[in-house]
Amino acid sequence: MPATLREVAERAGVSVRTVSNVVNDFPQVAPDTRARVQQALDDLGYQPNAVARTLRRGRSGLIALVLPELDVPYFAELTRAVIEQAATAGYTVVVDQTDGDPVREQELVMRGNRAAMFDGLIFNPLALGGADLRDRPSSTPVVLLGERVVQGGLDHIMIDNVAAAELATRHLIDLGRQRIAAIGDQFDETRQTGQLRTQGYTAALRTAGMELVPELIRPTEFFHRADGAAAMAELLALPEPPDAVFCYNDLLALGALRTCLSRGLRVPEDIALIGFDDIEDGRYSTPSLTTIRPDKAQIAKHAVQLLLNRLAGDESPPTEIAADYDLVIRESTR
Amino acid sequence: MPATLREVAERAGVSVRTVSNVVNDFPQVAPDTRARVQQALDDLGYQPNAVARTLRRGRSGLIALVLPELDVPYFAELTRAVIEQAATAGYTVVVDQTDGDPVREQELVMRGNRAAMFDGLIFNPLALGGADLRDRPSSTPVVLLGERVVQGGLDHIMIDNVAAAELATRHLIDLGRQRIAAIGDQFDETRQTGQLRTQGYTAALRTAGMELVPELIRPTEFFHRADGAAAMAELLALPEPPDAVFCYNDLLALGALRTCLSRGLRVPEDIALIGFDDIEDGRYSTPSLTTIRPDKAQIAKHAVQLLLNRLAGDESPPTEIAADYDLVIRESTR
DNA sequence: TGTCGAGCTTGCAACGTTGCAAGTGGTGTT
DNA sequence: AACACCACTTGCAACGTTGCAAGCTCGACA
Repeated sequence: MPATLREVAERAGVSVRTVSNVVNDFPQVAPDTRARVQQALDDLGYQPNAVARTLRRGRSGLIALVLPELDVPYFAELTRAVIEQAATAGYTVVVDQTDGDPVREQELVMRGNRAAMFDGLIFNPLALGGADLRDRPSSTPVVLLGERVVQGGLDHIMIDNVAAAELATRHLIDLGRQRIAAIGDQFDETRQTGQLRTQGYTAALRTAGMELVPELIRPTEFFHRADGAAAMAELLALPEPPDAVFCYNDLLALGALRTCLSRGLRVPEDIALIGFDDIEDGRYSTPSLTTIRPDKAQIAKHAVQLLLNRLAGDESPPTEIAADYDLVIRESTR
Repeated sequence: MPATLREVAERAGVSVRTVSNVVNDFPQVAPDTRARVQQALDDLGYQPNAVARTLRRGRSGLIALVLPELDVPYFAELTRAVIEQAATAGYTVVVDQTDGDPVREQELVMRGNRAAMFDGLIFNPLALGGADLRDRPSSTPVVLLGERVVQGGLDHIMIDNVAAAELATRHLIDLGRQRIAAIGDQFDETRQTGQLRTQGYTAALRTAGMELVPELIRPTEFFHRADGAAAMAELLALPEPPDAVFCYNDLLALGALRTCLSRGLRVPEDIALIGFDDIEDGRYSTPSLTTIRPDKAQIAKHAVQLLLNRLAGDESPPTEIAADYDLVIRESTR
């Protein structure tokens, strides 16, 4: 049972308020009183009760990062960046995972019951859209991450997916590839990422005057290795298989790579592969993976900064910030 | 500004207490009162204040999972398992990352100021040892994960590292390999994992009557891909390079694999590799990775169960539970 | 008509902390 | 000796909620 201020006060023979003054390092405390109280604090091993303090102060020093999947390397790496950013501002980050389940997303983000423990929220939604998010009952500030288009109303950090996808595709075109496939298209309107990247892919082909072949655009349910492996197998089963593939993230690319190699295809000689996200795995695969690298540190920095501004009372209209990205050329297209 | 019970009570023309009764679904409320209060709740979009509730009830429904590194796939996968387990018991898990930094570990685990927000803690320490942990001022129950040996005093879930490492090494011996190396030894006494696995490795060689070659045991600072890649390069530079390597985790193995393949070595023909942890990456590498698979679901289940027991008032002496593991043979040793 | 109890509602206090403003005692000044 | 002022200390209330036990109203029953 942890000691309370009252117990410390009794032991030191002072008022509760004075103990609080010592704990909070108020200057107006006589040196010997301070020493006596400090002694009592140490004797009892006093630790402030964070819950009571939060209730009283209205601030917990905790911000929540809510992500679809922690075991997707991109999110794990992004998490690291956010934690580092928040730490410099004295905030602790706690992370939670939704699996893109709308119910869980609702519960974590919308309902104050859990969220209210935190001063702010950085949220990468999969299922929840703008309409859902607009009228949250809670007043906890939120910063959104990711591609899901939210029509105004909230701060939002993303990268220009269409342009980035176009860049990736153009890279394959510049290699001289003729049949360029895409893995990761998505029909479900709640999953915007796939659609935006398909737009970029399409735009690049069109600009290059290349024909759009529908069966070369493979949808996948998720963005996991298994999806990439399966989609690649379908592509290789076509009468005319592709000689390059733009995978909408690195996991898809790693799955696709596995399929190619296990069939004896050479990458990049027979088939070039490019991914998206620049996760560490892609730097150590053989061949290593060409990819689009979003500036995760920048995303984290903006997200935390924006949130802190809101916490500090910034009432300016919601911003939409586009983070940088670049093309990293490695062995899989070299 | 979220509505409070008081505001709802005024609007509905009832007492604060009655509103609380409605919110908490107490049966003793007249139907029309309930309806009137419910209307007011809806009108104002009332959400209970989690902090006040926690202060009053003494329970937050939150448990914290404190891990060294979230972007290490093993931990990310373990996290998923813990979240799933806790969810079935109605608890929400929040995760934090220490980087194995003793200061951060202290702060998160020992000092009540942050920890006190949570009902319990599941903690995988790197730096903190038994002595540090024994006399925590906080009364929040803790369950420990991982290899770091803690001399009694706290519940602890681990796997038998020595036996598991011996199993891995024996597998390589059974393949008929003659020069078996090890990557991941650690001198630092706060990093027990490496030492335990070296013990198992040594025991297996000794049992098989094989000679112990010191330069085949490579220490690494961390257990990351880069460490594995570097250590492998050193091994290959030896006058007599190994024909098999036991890497103390899958990341090391993936790094080692990368080095081997980039030098044109065939795996497993020229050199066999085995890892540890069974992370997803190892299932999609080429060749896929033979590994020791700890039963993560079991670890998570025990950890959450033990913690919930403590929360329910279980006062029995601390347990040490050994989770299961098995050998998964894939292409890298086939 | 008075009493009882069921059914429903409420006030008070407390969880542990801190903001506010007032309080205490002692010292220095005139 | 009276007063002002300073340095320090304190009591009260409040943050929003819920446990406890008491309170109220009303109908039923004798």
